[in-house]
Amino acid sequence: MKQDGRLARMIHVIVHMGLLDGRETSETIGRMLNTHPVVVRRTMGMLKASGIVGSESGRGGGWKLLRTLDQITVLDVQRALSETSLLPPGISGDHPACPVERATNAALIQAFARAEEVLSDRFSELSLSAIAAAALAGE
Amino acid sequence: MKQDGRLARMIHVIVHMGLLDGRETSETIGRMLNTHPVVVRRTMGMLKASGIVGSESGRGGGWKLLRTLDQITVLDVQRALSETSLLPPGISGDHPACPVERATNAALIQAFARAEEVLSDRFSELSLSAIAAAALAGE
DNA sequence: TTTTTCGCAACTTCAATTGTTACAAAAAAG
DNA sequence: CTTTTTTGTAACAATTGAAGTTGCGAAAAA
Repeated sequence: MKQDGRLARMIHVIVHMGLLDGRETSETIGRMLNTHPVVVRRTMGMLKASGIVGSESGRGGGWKLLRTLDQITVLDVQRALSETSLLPPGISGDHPACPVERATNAALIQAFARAEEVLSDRFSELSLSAIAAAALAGE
Repeated sequence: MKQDGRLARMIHVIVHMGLLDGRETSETIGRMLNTHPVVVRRTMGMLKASGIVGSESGRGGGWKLLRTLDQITVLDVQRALSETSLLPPGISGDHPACPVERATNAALIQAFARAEEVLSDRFSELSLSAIAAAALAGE
């Protein structure tokens, strides 16, 4: 499948919006991401459902942050974009009753769950204001 | 993209072969995994290139383990199947010069690298004999 | 009423694994 | 030497999920 770049793209957008502190239209954001405005609406819609951004129709409308950057973590954005596991272990379901398959899947699931915990912990302590600061510092 | 189930499938196969300690044809393994023999050859070929299994053509041929289960780790199998990163961070490349995009990508890459380290460490200490033992214990 | 903008449905495109067909090569059996 | 079994490989269709695109409706301001 094509790689999922939504997390990186949405963080990029939110940090820009936080730094500019203004409204942006899907058209403007689309140019920022080199993509189609409809893709922007589709993805930003998920952030809206999680209360990270709001939108307004009509002239003068667009997207607006509902929180400041230090009130948004990478984990917030990630959760808004995906209901499923962050790291799918890629288990097999060829013979559900086979004890070897079961033990294999269990071992993989457990290993991925540990790694996911590390990733989630890091994401939860990484605020978008920290990324904004790093960008301004020119790292 | 479609989910990659090769790691789980190959571990499944190797554990079975280690427990039976015999040769298996692609046909037999294909039935074990509910898949086509050509898919088996394709994937097992990667394990062969890494020296985990060997193969012989012709009548009476097939696939054979070149190491015992306690000499094969999940990491060995994973590395045999993929040259690329275990956990691709899904960065964006829309505006390579934008400092916000760069800071975002850097933060994600670092976070995923930490998680990958945890996963690799676990995989390196998880031998296929441990999975075999768990399967026999009926967990 | 016109213009701007989000919202949404219905495609096409794209990348990666999986599945399938066909055929060559090797090795044992007869 | 021919037949049978089995790997090896090339080529292509099927599948899955994200990304891109088109078209139209709804809302809100000018």
